[in-house]
Amino acid sequence: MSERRYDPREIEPRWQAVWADERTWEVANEGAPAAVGRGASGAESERMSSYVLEMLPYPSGEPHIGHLKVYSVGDAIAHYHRRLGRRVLHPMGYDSFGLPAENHAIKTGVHPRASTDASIASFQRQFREWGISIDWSRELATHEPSYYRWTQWIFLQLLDAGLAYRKEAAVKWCPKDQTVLANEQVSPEGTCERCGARVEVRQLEQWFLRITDYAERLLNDLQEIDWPEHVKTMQRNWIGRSEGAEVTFRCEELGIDYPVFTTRPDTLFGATFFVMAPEHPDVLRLVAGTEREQEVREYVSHAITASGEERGNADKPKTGVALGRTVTNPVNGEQIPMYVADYVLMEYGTGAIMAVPGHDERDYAFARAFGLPIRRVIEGAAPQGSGDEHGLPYTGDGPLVGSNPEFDGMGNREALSAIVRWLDSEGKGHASVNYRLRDWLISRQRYWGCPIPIVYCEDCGAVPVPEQDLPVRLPDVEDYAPRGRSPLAAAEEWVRTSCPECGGDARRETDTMDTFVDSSWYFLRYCDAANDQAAWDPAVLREWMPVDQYIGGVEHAILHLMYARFFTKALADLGHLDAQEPFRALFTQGMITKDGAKMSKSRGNVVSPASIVERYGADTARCYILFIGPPDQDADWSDEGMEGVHRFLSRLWRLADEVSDKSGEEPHAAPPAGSHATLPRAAHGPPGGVAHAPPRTTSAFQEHADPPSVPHAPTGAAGTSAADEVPRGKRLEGDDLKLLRKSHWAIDKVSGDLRRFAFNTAIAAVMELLNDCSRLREEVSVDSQRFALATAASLLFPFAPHVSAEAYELLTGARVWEQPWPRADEEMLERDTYELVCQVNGRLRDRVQAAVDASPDELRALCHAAPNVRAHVDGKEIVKEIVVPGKLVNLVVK
RNA sequence: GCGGCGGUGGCGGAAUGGUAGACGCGGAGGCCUCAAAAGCCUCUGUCCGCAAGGGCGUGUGGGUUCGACUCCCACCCGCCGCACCA
Repeated sequence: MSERRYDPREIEPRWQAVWADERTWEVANEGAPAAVGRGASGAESERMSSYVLEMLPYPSGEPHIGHLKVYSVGDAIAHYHRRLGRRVLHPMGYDSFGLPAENHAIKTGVHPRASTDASIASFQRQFREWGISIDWSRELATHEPSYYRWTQWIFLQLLDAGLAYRKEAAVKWCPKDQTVLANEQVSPEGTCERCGARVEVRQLEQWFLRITDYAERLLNDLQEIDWPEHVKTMQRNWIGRSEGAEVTFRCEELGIDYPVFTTRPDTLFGATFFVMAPEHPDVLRLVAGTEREQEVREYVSHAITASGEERGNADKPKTGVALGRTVTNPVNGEQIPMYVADYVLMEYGTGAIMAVPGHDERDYAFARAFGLPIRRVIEGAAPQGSGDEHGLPYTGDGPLVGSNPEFDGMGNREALSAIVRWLDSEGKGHASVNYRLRDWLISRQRYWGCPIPIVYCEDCGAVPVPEQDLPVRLPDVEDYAPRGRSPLAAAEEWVRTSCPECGGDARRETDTMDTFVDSSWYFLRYCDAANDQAAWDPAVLREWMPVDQYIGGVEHAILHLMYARFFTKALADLGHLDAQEPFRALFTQGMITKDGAKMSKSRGNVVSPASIVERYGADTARCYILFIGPPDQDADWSDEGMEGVHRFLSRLWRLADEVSDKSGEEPHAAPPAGSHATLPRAAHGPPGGVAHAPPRTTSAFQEHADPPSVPHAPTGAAGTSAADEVPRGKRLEGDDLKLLRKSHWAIDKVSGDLRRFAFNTAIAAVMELLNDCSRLREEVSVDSQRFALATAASLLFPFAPHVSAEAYELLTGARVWEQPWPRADEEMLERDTYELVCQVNGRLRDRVQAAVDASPDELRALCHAAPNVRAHVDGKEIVKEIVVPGKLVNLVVK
């Protein structure tokens, strides 16, 4: 017995050095797919290139366990695709602008660039130690001028296309971070998503991107992509498309038309009042000089400043103030009173609504509070316990009543279209669609971000920085703390510039961009990362885009994924790429928890990847994180579970070591390092696919790829039982065959599991194979063992690359990553006999061996003959017999 | 409230409508050893039984089916997202 032990600390760096020295995972653009040896074989490799991408990390401190998980998942996929014969683009970068580095700078005075670079170095080191197969030649960081130069270029492209604009707006302002927030960065409770401070409202000039122009396409194209349904649903909800009508209500006294959006034009006859949002610009104008002015003013200022917590809660009592004016209901000429109330939002629709208390819960509550009339215009009653004695408010369908002879009696859905048609013909309204999605506010009053390439000139206004002057470099400043304006404003020398148009004095924009802008296009840059003439060459993008498999956390289901889709569509419209969608398929991985809770420093339950890798090796850490459970679900970390995986990898190594000893070969030398001679792509096995490369010194192994002769099914199968079916003297060969079959079973199982991201069951299958190797190692030939173990190593390579490469080399002398993915031999998957399940009344009563080709009659007879079946059937009447060949026989008795 | 996901041994989890609990952890017993570590072997849902075998078991209650963790209906619980969006 060998005294050598599995030592990841020795094995892992050695293979990492090979991959680094030989630049194994680099792919060139414009590669010749013909260089791939195998490939045409199998439906899976019809696409010759593949772009596998995990969401880029935000480099802060050290990588955490979540990073280990995403990159373990992504790397498994990347390896699998490669071994199917595809050229795989698998790059890495850093989303390196952002608030945490800046906040750290405010606290410590350390330049964000310094802390960010330090963190990036730590990420780089650990990714290498994990053995992730990254094409390092394409590495990027969004804070580097060579990257953000093009972020600025994209901004100018959008500006040019009218997709970026500047406007003064009531914006969400975080008083603690001293910056504007996007709507998406405000929690439902009205607090800053990042720091938790209560968000305020301010009026500021801000840059917006017109994502709402793309609402319809962002919604429709979700159908085209292979994303988890729940992510698509979240995006659909976020876009929030509503069909309805825009209807004009006229204030006769002032001669102003007020359009409103409604999804229920069928209830127009039930409108008994009209409500405007406090932010509506006309509210104060409507009451100016009237006795209502004071009261309205107070209400409006209160509503606007108190927005966060007090507003937004549907359960709180409705408040509002009458404006003392009326508008005309266009369908019946009725004068209805106008109100201002905070339950109406300025950002949605037109900032004003028609109120139909009989058929809308919110309007009903308001009408009740203010003693306004409630009118029924649709027949039907609210569900038990939710309405008043008249069954109102009723929000369901039904025939129209009390509306107009023309529409009364008509089903409300039908009436809806009829009324819209009528409005349209009268010029009082038209069909309309509204979205919940808002334009994307990208201005941030912060230092550590991409400068917005705009200068302000007294004469020319906002002028884009000419393309040849990009990048607008981020200057160094002394003080990072925002004081109500961007820290950049203090860099006076940088701010002062000349106007590109007139040459006069001008000042630079001092806001920086939301970091989501940086990460909305990085996947494009990877394709052509070294290009210093353009953001990318569209021809190169055609080769790689869209990303075939994107992998990341669900927390980005809305923002990042929506913005990236928007950028892709906008840039495609501008002719810079062909793809309409950036990510063909998406996989969202679940969180790793510890003791059922999210890992956090304050809880003190953080498991650090570095310490695990140090102790057990990267293979164990990666393999365990994939074995722990379905990767799209949350999973709880357990140190004991990891020990189990470590034992498994040790056993693989030990058995491989043992077998390589047994075959009497000279000990294998460490793999040659430093040779750039062969690229792995060129070294793929012969077409047609022998499962593994021949070993260096013996050819017996190769013969096993063709299975040894399969014993015949015993004659008279119907009558045989397990004991006598194995031919005499074939015992040994039987075990060899069993192990070979198990190997092919594992190939089939792991291949299928990889396609569906079921890494946990894939690893379990390799464990089963290895258990058989271990159990049968005294009974089978060395060649059989070697084949089975090499298969195990080959299948495990995507999850535990170092030990798999090591074991494979010990066994075969070849490099596992240069081998095509093994293919299961159909014949080896088929068996001559199987265990027939015998049921009586659907309950398992016995199992007997049956020949695969036994007829239903034979199977029935087998089942009847089974002793325990007889015991349950005797003396009873057989009502029915179900025979499922290959599975079972079920006898139904009475 | 709306939408989505989930509920299976002591634990993590397996199961194209066809043997529930693969694989791993934990536990029990044994082998090896002077002893230990490591490794190896056997058992391990639960109840009855010496055993053979049987009863009960996938959140709850119904249903479809020869047969349901799986499909349908109605609930309960947990998690996630959205939420005064007219």
